[in-house]
Amino acid sequence: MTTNTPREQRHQRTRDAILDAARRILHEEGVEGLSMRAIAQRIEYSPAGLYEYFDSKEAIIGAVCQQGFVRLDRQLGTVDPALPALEMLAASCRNYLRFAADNPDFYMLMFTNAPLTGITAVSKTRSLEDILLTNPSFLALHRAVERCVQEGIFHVPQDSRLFLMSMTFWEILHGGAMLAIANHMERDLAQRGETAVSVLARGYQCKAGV
Amino acid sequence: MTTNTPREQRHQRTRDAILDAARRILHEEGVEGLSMRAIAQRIEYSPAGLYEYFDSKEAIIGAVCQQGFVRLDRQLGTVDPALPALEMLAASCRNYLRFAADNPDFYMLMFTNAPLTGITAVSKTRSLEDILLTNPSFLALHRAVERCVQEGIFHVPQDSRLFLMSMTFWEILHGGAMLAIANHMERDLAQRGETAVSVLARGYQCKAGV
DNA sequence: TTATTTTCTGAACAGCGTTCGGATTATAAC
DNA sequence: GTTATAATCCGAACGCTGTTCAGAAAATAA
Repeated sequence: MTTNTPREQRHQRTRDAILDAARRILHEEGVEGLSMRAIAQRIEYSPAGLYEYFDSKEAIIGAVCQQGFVRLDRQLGTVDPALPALEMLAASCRNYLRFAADNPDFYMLMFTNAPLTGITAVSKTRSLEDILLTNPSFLALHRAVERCVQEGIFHVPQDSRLFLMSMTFWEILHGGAMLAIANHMERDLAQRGETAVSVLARGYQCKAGV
Repeated sequence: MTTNTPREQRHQRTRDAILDAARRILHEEGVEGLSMRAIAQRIEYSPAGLYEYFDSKEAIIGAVCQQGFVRLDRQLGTVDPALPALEMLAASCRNYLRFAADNPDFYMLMFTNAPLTGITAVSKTRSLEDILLTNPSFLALHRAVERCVQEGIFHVPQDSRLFLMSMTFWEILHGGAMLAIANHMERDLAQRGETAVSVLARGYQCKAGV
């Protein structure tokens, strides 16, 4: 896979250093401070030198976001699969919101700068469903919902299906995260998310109205 | 209120022309094309001339966003208050998502660029709740939820309250809108939002689980 | 040792938001 | 009507941005 000649190793190491510097700047100075010159300075390069490793600033941001989704995925992966389905879903949602609250600028960048196609291979013809179902972060959430359906805890509404159900959970998590970050209210995020998700879950548990 | 001396009238007219130009650029060229020089060119001014009317580009964007919320509010205000509470809520949500789908760049700017405090008077000490309850766009949604509670259609969960309930609706709407816009899937927005909101509403109708 | 490829830099370009001095214009005072 | 004052508006510049390019330096290959 990763080629092994010394030259290519060094090349990869420099690439990683660039991404690492970008991530640190994002964390320490926010997205406004994330400039090519700032990245170059951190790794003691000339700004022009970065273009040997990335085509553009956008490409660097894209790579940073890609790593961000891997990181988010890892955090979602820490939930115990032995938990009851509903609690596993709740725990996944909690972890999701914790990631957003802990990395607000990172999260914001991941979801505003580039379409999610950047996560996987860039392909404009694929549907959102195809794209998301190959996004590990979304998959973790998706599988938790799937378990709830398989165990008969959730009912699939007549005009819906499993994928759309997972989407609703993601939508409410994402909406809460974005609103909280935009208003610098990351502190309340976990608590509010808890109740929002529980209400949504209850909506899927009830078969009919009332 | 609005003063009337010819000078002040002209001043206000130029201000409006600037905001109008900014809005048109946003719509035609997206946020990347929204530069001071571009605005100045549209109203046949020098870039420096804009600073007689606004302190900064950020101030212009702030004013554009403020007008955006008024516009969103108007769209939410078109729902018939004679409708049954639940249908009124659904109609409000539909209108909200239609606004987002019709003005994606506008919507994105409104919710990412500045904290919502920009909507009303800027005040960092106010809580999110205070801020939102003076935001007409949010209030329209809030009142629809309020009606559902008052008419006994919605039950207030034990650990929640009216404001938080409205928030959950806004979160799921906002999350859906942002995800759709970021992935250029505005087309599916209305349909997906419909089901998401109905599930959430069902969650509030059911008192206990199952 | 020589030829070739990769890596890195300094200087520059066009664009950005913004500032400033001064010219132009409109209002106010006499 | 003339003068003083205030409101506008512009050209030029500053420091910043992402990016390009010719060429120097270094690493690899022959």
